[in-house]
Formats: sequence, C-alpha cells, structure tokens
Amino acid sequence: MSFKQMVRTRFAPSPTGFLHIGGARTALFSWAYARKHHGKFILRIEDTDIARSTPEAVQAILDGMAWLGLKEDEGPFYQMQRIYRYKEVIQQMLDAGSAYYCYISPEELEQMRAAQMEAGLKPRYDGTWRPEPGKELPTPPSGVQPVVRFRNPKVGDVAWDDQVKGRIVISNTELDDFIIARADGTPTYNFCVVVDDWDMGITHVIRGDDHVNNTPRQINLLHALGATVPQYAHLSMILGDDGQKLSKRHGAVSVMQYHEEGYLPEAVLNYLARLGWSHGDDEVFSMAQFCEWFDLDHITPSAAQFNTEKLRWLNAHYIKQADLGTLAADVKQRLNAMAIAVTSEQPALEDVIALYRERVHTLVELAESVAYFYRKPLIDEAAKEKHLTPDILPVLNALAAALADTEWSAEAIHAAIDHAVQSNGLKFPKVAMPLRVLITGGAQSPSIDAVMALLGKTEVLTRIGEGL
RNA sequence: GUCCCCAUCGUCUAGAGGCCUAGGACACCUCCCUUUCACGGAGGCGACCGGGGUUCGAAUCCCCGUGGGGACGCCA
Repeated sequence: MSFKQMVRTRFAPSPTGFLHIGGARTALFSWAYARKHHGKFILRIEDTDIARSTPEAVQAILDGMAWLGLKEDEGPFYQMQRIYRYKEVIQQMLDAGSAYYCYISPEELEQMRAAQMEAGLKPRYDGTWRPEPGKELPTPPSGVQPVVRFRNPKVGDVAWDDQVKGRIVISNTELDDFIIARADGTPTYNFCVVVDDWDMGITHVIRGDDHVNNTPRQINLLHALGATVPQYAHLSMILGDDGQKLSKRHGAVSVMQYHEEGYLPEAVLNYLARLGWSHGDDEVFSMAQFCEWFDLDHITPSAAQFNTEKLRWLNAHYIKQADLGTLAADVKQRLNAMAIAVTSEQPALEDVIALYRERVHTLVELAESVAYFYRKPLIDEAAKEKHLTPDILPVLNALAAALADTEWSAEAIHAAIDHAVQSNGLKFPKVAMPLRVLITGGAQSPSIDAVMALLGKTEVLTRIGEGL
C-alpha cells in the first residue's frame, strides 16, 4: 500500500465568543499538520446553535485567525448553509432504520436523568421510542414535534487509536441513542460534525480533549453512514496561569487581547507550538520550521498550564528580531492612542525603537518607554530628588552651556559630559543620572548620550533648562 | 454517581528498559559586563505522586492507591 491519501484537517469553532488561546492552539496544530503533509486545512464555522451564535463572534474568530496568519485552504464553511444536506442524510437514516422519531418531552427526560443519577447510574435516554423487532411502540402523542434519535448499537465496543492518547475503548452500553435532529428539525452538533467531516474528506480530526466522549458516538454514526473513520488526535486542555481552568475571569484569554497587550503573532505562535508539543530541546523556531517538524507523536497527553512569563520572554526575543518598520507602524498607533502625535520634525520612530527594542517585553512597554521622545517627559519626583542634588546644579549649568556649542553626535555629547565629569573630579553617573532624569523623566534609559543625540540639541537644552 | 483521560523541577518540557549521579527553556538567586535600568555572558537552586510487581536492570512496562481533569444537553 504505497498510496497515500492527501491529508485534510479542519478547525471547527463555534461562533459563540472570541478565538481563545486554546482554540488558537488547536487551529495552529491542525494548520501545521496540513502544511507538513502538503494537505489542506479547512475552516468550518459550527453555527447550528442559533441561540448562541453571533456574526460578531464569527468575525472575532476570523480576525484572530488572520492576525495569527493561519490561513485556511478551503472555507470558511458555515453549517447553517448546509442544513439541506443534514436533512437529506437524516431522512436517509430514518428510511434505513438507523434513526427514529422520539416523542419524549424535555421535562420527562430531565426527570429520567435525575432518577438515574439518584440511583448512581449514568444518565441516558432509556430507549422508549427505539424500534426493535417485535417491539410494540407507544402511540405518538398528538401535537408533539418529535426529535430524531440515532439508533446506537447496543452491544460491542467502539475503539480508536487516538493519535495523542493511545487506544481508547468504550463499551456501547455506555452510550445512548443521542438526538441528531431537534424538535424544530435543526440538526445537532454530533451529527453535523460527522456529516461535514465525511463530506469534506477530513482525514485527521485534531481537536480539544473535551470531545473525547463524543468520539465513540461519532464513530458509530460514521459506521451507520458507511463513511470512513478519520484519525483522531485529542489535545489536552490549556490551564490558566494559576493552574485553573481557562475562563473569561482569567483576563487575556482572547487571542486578540494578546495583540492589544503588545504581543507579536510570531511570539504567540511559537509559544503555543511549544505548549503541549516538543521537538527535543528546541524552544525558538519559525513557523516554517514548525511546519517541517510538527507531528502528532510528540504531543503531550497531559494538560498544560499557560505561562505568561515565558510568552513575554519569547515576545522580547521576537521584538529584537522584528522589522523596524513594522514595529514603528505598530508603536505609532499605540502612541496615537495615548494622544501622542509623531511628527516628521521629531526623532524617527525607527531610530528610537532601535535604541529601545532590547529593553522591552511587549509593544505596549515599547510605546510607553519611548513616549518621552514625543512629548514632555513625566518627571519621576523620587528620582529627581535622588539625583538632582543642589551640588550638581552648577555642573549641569556649565554642561548645558558647553552642549550648546557641541557638535550633535553621541560621541561628541559623551565627550562633553566626560569633560564635565573629569574637570569636577566626579564619577560619570553623578552627572549622567541627573541628566537622565531631566531628559527622560526617569532613572532608567539607554546610554544617555545616545538618547540625547536622538532627541536633538534644541529639545535637550530645553529640557535641561526647564528642569533646573 | 457513572464513564473516560492525565500524573518528571514553581511552569513548559526532553525522556519510548541500561546513554539518567534525569537534559533543556521560562522564572528565581549569584557573579561578570556597565553610564542607570535592561540586554548579553558564566554559574547556581530545583522534579521522576505513593505502594506493589515484571526484569540482571524502570522515570520509562503492568496492577492498585492517591491526586487532578473531562464528559454525561433538543450546547458546541
């Protein structure tokens, strides 16, 4: 058997909220697997829950995927547009006897479940309306719209070799006849997934761990339909920084929130790639490299805790590597949002960023630390009090005067400061620190001469003058 | 309650019976660099959940326990 089937993976989010970090990782793995095998990655929006699906959520997911650069090869497909197909298959199943109408009411069901729980049993439908040879079915109550249930096998096991968890075997006695069409005729999740995966020729279903329990039902359905069963790979969940289940209370769980907080997509992608998957000791790698390396064999079956500190570290790394123009465009927007204009008379953002990129972990930090180039510095009073001591004022005044006649380069400025230091028998920081406070507003900055050179002579002298 | 899954440093992980006195990364600590703070460099601290097997030999295989998690919807 040398024939190898083309790999087709899919990401199938339900549009009931933004794209969260767990979904993003599932999408990334599915996408990478398709890339690795030169297959196709399909995006499918599972919007059959009319009550909870919203167009805004659809857009939020699309935005998140776009920001990460996870481009689908096919789709996006919308399940609501495929209703005709589901109804067609349901009718076929009804005709074939692999599905049947059930008239039990939601209230009765709830009672049944409660009683079963009470008795220590697994809650499940009791099969009242399931047709059996020689069985007399109750008379359908009038005025009740029935649901359609799948006639699940009663005996035997369902098993599959999960690509991350290994072989999983479930007894059919654990499963009940689940609903495939609601009373209003709309198909349900487990059914749509099966029909879609089948129709779309999905070969590898890579999805969250919470779907493990749905898998045996879906496999049974696939068998009833005579469809090929795909490979399954169930990814364990991602926990919050505190080890708790990820929820909206944890703050930045939306992928776009990371964008807002100043993370580069490269960093988020690289971080997510290493969360649950590994390639030896490799930590930092490009997506191209990831697509080459990615496989299902090195995915951990255990849950992973999100670690923002490591993401920050990776982000810092990617900020150092990033294209200056790209960073400048982003930082400019952030400055504008802070009501700070960047004009052509002011130092070029690229130059300023080049000076600062090695000292920050996020673009938010970058924008904030660079802001004083474009507006008056916010003076840190504690730093001012500490460094701007009365004894140094005369030295600074003299230095300001000397600076006025200094050629404006970092070297020349450094020489001027050095002269002030030497001729007064001081140490360099004694002069550099107060200068730093006056010019940048704080006690931390890159080399003060480099900062001064970039800021420009006029502005530097103004700031020294106003501060003294 | 029932079923399913998981279990290596604080965190992410390497590890597929001997290469393990358990490796890497983040974080943390120390030192170096230094014009402050970072960056960077060099070190350091730090883990195989417990108990039974199997084996000449187990972090790796099996069983039990314990602890976590997930699922039991006319949600996806």
